[in-house]
Amino acid sequence: MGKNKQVPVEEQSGPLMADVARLAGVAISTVSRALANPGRVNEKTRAKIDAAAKQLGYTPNAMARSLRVGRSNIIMIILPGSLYYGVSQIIPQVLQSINKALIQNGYNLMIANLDRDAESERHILDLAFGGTARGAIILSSKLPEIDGRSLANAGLPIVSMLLDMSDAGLPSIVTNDREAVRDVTAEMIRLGHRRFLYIAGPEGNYHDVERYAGVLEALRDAGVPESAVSRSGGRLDYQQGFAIGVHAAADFAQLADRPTAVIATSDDMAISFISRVQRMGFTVPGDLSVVSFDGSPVCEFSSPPLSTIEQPVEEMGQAAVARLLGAIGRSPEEPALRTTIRSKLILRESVAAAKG
Amino acid sequence: MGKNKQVPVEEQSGPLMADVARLAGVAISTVSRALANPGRVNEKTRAKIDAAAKQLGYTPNAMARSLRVGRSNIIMIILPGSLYYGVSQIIPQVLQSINKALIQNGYNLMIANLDRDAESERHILDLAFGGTARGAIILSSKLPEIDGRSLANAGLPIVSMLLDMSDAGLPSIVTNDREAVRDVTAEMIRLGHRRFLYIAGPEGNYHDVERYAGVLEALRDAGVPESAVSRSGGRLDYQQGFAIGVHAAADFAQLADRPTAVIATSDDMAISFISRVQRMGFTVPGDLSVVSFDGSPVCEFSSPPLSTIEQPVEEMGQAAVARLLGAIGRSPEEPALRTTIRSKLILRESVAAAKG
DNA sequence: AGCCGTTTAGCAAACGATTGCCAAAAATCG
DNA sequence: CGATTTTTGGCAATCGTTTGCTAAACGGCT
Repeated sequence: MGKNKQVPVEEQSGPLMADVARLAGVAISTVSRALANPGRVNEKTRAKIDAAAKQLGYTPNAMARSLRVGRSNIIMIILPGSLYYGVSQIIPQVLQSINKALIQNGYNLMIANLDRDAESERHILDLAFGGTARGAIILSSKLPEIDGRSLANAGLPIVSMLLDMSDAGLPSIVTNDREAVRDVTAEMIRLGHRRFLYIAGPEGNYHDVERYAGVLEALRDAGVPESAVSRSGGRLDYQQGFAIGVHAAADFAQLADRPTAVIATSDDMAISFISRVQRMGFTVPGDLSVVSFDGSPVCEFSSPPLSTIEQPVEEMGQAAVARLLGAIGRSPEEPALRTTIRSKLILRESVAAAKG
Repeated sequence: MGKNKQVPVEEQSGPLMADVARLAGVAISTVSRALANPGRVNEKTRAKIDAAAKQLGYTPNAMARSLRVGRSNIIMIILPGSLYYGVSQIIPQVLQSINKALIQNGYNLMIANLDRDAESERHILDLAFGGTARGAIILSSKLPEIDGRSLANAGLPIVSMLLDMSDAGLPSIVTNDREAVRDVTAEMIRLGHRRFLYIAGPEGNYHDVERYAGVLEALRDAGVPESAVSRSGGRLDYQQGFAIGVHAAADFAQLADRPTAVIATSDDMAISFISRVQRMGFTVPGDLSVVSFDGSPVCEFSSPPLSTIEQPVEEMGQAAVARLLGAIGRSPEEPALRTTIRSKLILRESVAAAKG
């Protein structure tokens, strides 16, 4: 019925809510209500509206909606600028699981990269203060701040992943790194190992501090002196994980009283380390046992298959989203500020009993 | 009854353009002009406005702007749902380079995952038709379409990465897979290899078709019969890259006349394959040479160090962005519809001359 | 018929910016 | 100093949706 004199030459923008209303023969406000709040409208008209919308291929304009209601449905994830290999390995999985969880709840995921430069921080803050982002998940990094603006007071819910920032009042999803390292170290002690090499990430890095503390705890618990462990690395960024392993191998060769057990803080360090020491003539696990961090799939197929502490990324992603949406959904009833997800030790052939 | 004055829980709306105008003592339209078009306004007032904006910590509302001007500054990248390990390895780098290039041009990157389910496709199309996305980069996947809507007619500029869709009229950024495989196969023939094993990805997959064609071309060029190459794999998705390699190793063991050269279509296949055949007692490159695809950093440290064809992801990302922004900014002055980036063969110890 | 509870129409004001317009003010120049 | 150019100030419309409001339409029920 009704002649539509409006010739939609403007392919620029698709059908509007008004078009749907016209086709369905209802008021525009009814359409809006039907779409947003199906309960408040008669089933019959709702069906009519749905049909009209589908027929026109109507898609509501997300920005108009966000502008009106004052909040977007975009969550941003802040990735550390330097994607060190270890994290790099798990990033796709993290993104995948976070994105999936978000979409199921009607949110979208936007990427923000936290490079070292001011421009990058400014960009993230623009996203936050400019109303584009509704919340943020920050992966293993500190909060960006510049020009007197800080992400902390952008009024956005924020969740920290991997890095424990609960001290700063930020909900944090972390793994039990320290405990995991302590356990695996204890296991190695049980296997007779008494001299250790610890291959570190960047000096002062949170993960590194935690993990090394785990080693020390295990030693203390077993009455082994702290001097039993040598450290290598700490000068380079995780980004150069392979390079760290190479260096560590050189360090290892220099040691007078050679360790029989090696704890690496990422899989890539362990892999390049093993590759190099094998070339020097050492055998794994004959001469030395190796365990590392991250749980990269490739570990199963290195030679020898590498023991590793798997980060439960999928679970962490889901936990982060759940936490964030909780904060958005206005539950000021904070559960625990810190959520710990247990990582899983996967023992493979790279670890064996100490000789003699 | 009466006014139900729900307490507007901390209305987080920051300073507005009007506030800046008031503080700077100018009109709101002048502020807008100063920020968008610094040339059209007096240097002195511009400075005054900038100062006021900075003092207030003003950040323009991106959605209001986008709504008004009719286009957003969000680019979405559509990732294949099943992140097979090979692509998974390079995804962080892809995202990194694309995001960087986008930000430099004032755009933002949003992630969209193309899972197998209808919900995921619908979601992507909502982004496109709902005006959220201004353009799309699609990674190694076909265009999503459902409910009579297709990404193709969302009116968005689209660039395809890795997958050649220039036939469908889509600007595509691809690598010269075929040529690269042909060259490396030819090299192996030169080294005396005459029996090949090709470890395939999913049957019918674009990359796989191209790469296998490259093998055949090299054989033909050298006058070696096609029967010289056995195929393994093709049943599993890339996602199970390691599993494919494991299977391939089993297949290899069964072959009567064993190949001396192996071409794997991803690094992970090659790695698990090597791991398994070594366990069976074969040596690499003594008994067989292996080359693979992707250029994962880990290849350098596998045993033996693995020859691989490196995908120039950084370059591809930049090219994709350049192409997309070209399409957004300019008229349809299409350069070449297909841009080919050369991949780079990295020869390591896993390849050697054939015995005898 | 009358009453009452649901639904809906129609209107209008937001949300925060951009932009065209015209007149007013200021700066420039001869 | 008058004429001309440049720069601003207001004003108002616009982007597409949400949402509160009133009044009207509708139906079921007694």
